[in-house]
Parts: sequence; C-alpha cells; structure tokens
Amino acid sequence: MTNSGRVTTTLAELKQIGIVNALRSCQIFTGISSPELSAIGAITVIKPVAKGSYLFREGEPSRGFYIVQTGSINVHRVNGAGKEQVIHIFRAGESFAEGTLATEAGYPADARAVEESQVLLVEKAGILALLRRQPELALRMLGSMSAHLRILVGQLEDLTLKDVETRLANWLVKRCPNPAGDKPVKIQLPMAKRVLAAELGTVSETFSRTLAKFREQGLIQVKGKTVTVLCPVKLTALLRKNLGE
Amino acid sequence: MTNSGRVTTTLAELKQIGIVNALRSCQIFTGISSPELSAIGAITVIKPVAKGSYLFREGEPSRGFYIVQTGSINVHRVNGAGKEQVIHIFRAGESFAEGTLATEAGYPADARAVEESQVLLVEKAGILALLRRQPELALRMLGSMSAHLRILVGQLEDLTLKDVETRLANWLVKRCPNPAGDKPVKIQLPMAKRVLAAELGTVSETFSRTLAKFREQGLIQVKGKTVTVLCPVKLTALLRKNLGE
DNA sequence: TCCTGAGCTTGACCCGAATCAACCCTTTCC
DNA sequence: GGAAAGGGTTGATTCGGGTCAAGCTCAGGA
Repeated sequence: MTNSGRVTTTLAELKQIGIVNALRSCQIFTGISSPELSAIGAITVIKPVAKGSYLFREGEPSRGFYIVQTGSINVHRVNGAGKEQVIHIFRAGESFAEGTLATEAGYPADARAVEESQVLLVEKAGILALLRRQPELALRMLGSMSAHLRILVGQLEDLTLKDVETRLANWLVKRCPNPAGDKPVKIQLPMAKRVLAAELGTVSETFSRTLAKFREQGLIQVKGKTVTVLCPVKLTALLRKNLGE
Repeated sequence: MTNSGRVTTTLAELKQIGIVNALRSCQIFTGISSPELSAIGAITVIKPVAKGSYLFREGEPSRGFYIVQTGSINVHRVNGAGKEQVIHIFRAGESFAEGTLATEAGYPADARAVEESQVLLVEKAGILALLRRQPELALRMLGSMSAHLRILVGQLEDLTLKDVETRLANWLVKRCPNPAGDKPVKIQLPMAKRVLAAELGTVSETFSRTLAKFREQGLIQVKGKTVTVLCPVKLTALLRKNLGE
C-alpha cells in the first residue's frame, strides 16, 4: 500500500462512519448494535438523486433496498395512459423496497426524487447474507415491511371509503400537534400543491376547491404554502362526522 | 400413562401428521425440511370457521398468522359507515397476517369466512422463537409478505387507474388458460356475484351491468354461475385497448 | 418596468358508478 | 302448491370528482 492508498482508506473509513451514523438514525435499525451496523454499513452505498430523476422503475431487477437520508422519494405506479398513482412519499429516515430482497421479481413500482435527495442503497446480496446470520435483523425487516403493508391498507381505505374532503381533513388533523385544541395551528405545505394533491389521490383543481370549501366554512386560512387551521377541534369534528355515522 | 392417555397421544400424533401435511402443501413452506415442518406443526392449531364468522377484527392483538386449508377468507376493512373494502380473498394454500408477527400493533383489518372453512393458526410466540433460530425461514416469510405487498400495490392501481369494465376484463382474462386463444373457455364463479363484485371494488348492480355489456358485445355468455368467454383473444384486445393508449 | 411562464384558482361540463327502487328469477320450507 | 326469501337484473336518478378552459398571482429575467 502506498501513501495515497493509505489516504484512500482513511477517506473510505470516514465515509463508513458517515453511513453508519445515517443508518443509526433510521427507525428500521433502532436498537441494532454497533458491530452489526458496521456490517450493514459495509454493504451500503450513498446515492445522490437529482430532482425528478428515477431511482428505479417497475420491473427492474432489485439491487437492494433504500433508505432516505435527505429529500423525499415518490414511489408510484403508472398505467399505459401515463397517469400515476402515488403509493407513498418517503422522507428522511424511512426505508422502502425491502420487499424485493426475498424474491426474484423486480421492483413493483417506480421511485422518483421529488426534490434533490440523498439515499442509501443497502445491497441485496450483502444484506441477504447478513440476514442469514442475524435472525434478529430479519425480524426487524419483517416489522418494517408490516408497517408498509399497513400504509398500503390505509391508502386503499382512503381511496375507496373516503371522499377528498375527508382525506384532506384527515391529512390536516394529522399535522395538528393537538387535534382536540382550539388554538390556531400553522402548517407549512412541504411541497407544491399539485404534488400534495397527487399524494391525496386527486388533482390540483379538486384540491384547490376543497381548500376553498374549508376556507368558506371558516375552518382554515390559506396564504401561499401556509395553511392555518383556525380551530383544530372543529376540523376534527368534521372528520369524525364524515367517518362516523 | 394410562391406556386412555396413550390413546390421546396417538390421536394427537395423528393430528400432528395431518397438520404437517397441510403445511407442506402451502407455498410459504415449500422447500422447508421435514424436521422444521414438524417444529412448525407443533405450534400450529386447526381452527374451523363457520360461514360468516370472524377470524379476527381490526385492532385485535395478534395471536399469530393464518393459513387457509379449505374454504376462503375475506380480509377487508370497514369504515364508520359500515361499508367494507375487500383487501383480498385468500383461498386454500395461502397465508395471511404474517405482518402482525413482528409488531405490537394488532391486526390491521378484519377477516371473515366467506364459506365454511378450515384454517391453521401458527402461534405468534412459537413462530417468533423458531424464526430466531431459522433465518432461512425468516427470509421465506419476508418473501411471502413481499408478495402481499405486491397484491396490495396491484389493488391500489386497479382501484384508481382502471374502471370496472377494465377490472372485470382483467379478472376474466387472468382465468383463461390461454388468453391469446380463440377457443371458448368456461369459468365457474367461485362465489356469489355480490362477493365477487366486492372483490373487484364495486357493487352487484354495476357488476351485473358490466357482464351484460360484455354479453351484448358477444364477448361472453352467462348462465348462472358459469361465464363462458367466447373468444379470449377478443377480451384480451379490449383489455389492452383500455389499458394502453 | 414590463413581459413571460409556472403554479394556483374558479367556473362549466361531463362521465362513471353508487344509490334507490321495482321486478324477476330461483330455492326452500311449510 | 304457495309463500317467503335471497340473488340477480334493469331502469331512473344523483353525485363526486376529473377534464377543459379561462383568468389570476407571483417571481424571475430582459
């Protein structure tokens, strides 16, 4: 090994430390011991993703699963007509595509960066070998996949059993620190309204109309990307009325 | 041990053999060795389920996961108004609710027998202990859950990107041995039409109308619970037209 | 400053499908 | 045989929400 080789190693080590720290702050790995994390770090690579570029597309063979470090990744499906249905938008600390580890089938959906993002790719072959030796880790992954199942089941329910008004009310209430309170709450929309509309399974026009309806009822105020819920408890009541009897 | 004790043991053994055979014929356990299967059999109980009775309901703590031996189980969600959305109907050999193993959260949906059925319950504590010792088995379960994720993703796409006509055409084409052929195919509807309609995310009236539309177009013939696809390739063409451009 | 374009809002229109209601088959059980 | 009951079919009506089109607002660039 030459000097430059030594320097390279040090840089790689630094990178590893960064990766391991990133892994540690991700819920799927909470409670995992440091040596195990290092082992995972060794089979993980950092990938920057430009806004709008694709991480993978439906049908591609799996390279492994992903963890969002910064930014947000839109996982969705498209039909022949080119229309897309958002499955979920994953944000920092969340992982996705674990399901592709244990099967030969490729990725079941598309993944595209909503904004400039950075993700960690945990490589398939490596993590499979690790899982064989670490059953505890396998259980952890089972738990994570089960959470995704729950998200999907929730999505299904949302799209079929509720109308847009109810879905938006639900979305807003979820973001109120105290949904039962009567103090105004300011909510910053994390993205363009059309993207948010897609996440709620609708289009920007309907989204806009629904916001207007709430505004007319004195439930919210809208200024640019800031929505102020004037009285959370009233919105909660509306939500309950729509869901309940 | 008395004589009667001895007889009891024998009966229990017979039951075990039956369970292990049932497990063997279930895809999630294909390729699992006999000793392992016996270990699983030891933590499995047989549960008969009367038509219309519930295996579990949303929120109940998990007792384990289930394998359908005979009959069919409707896994669904209900909202406050009592309307239900079918997530999937599981039939013989299929397993479900694996996702509840690795989490404290209860079952995320309801499960009800569509008809007189028999299921195997693999108990949570037992299988967890087993998974800790058998990582290979854990990988297997990961694979199974990933398949469920795919089903759900497909469901989502179905419900949002396609209309009922397309969904029904898809359902029929899937059941043709050779979708590109032009020989008539008889398909027995496995259940009441209203149940099938629910599985396709619609109501019986719309289902009925759509069948009628296909009949008028000379694509199918309907007699009771038997649907005859007169020319599979024509139906396939319709499907492609609806999906494609 | 004005121009331009992207994103948002509002109105008009339309379509798929749920709902309500009536009716028609089968079964099944006195 | 007749009555009751559960499914299935068909028609009329309604409604949510997607699409198209036009106008608005705001920010950046010449």
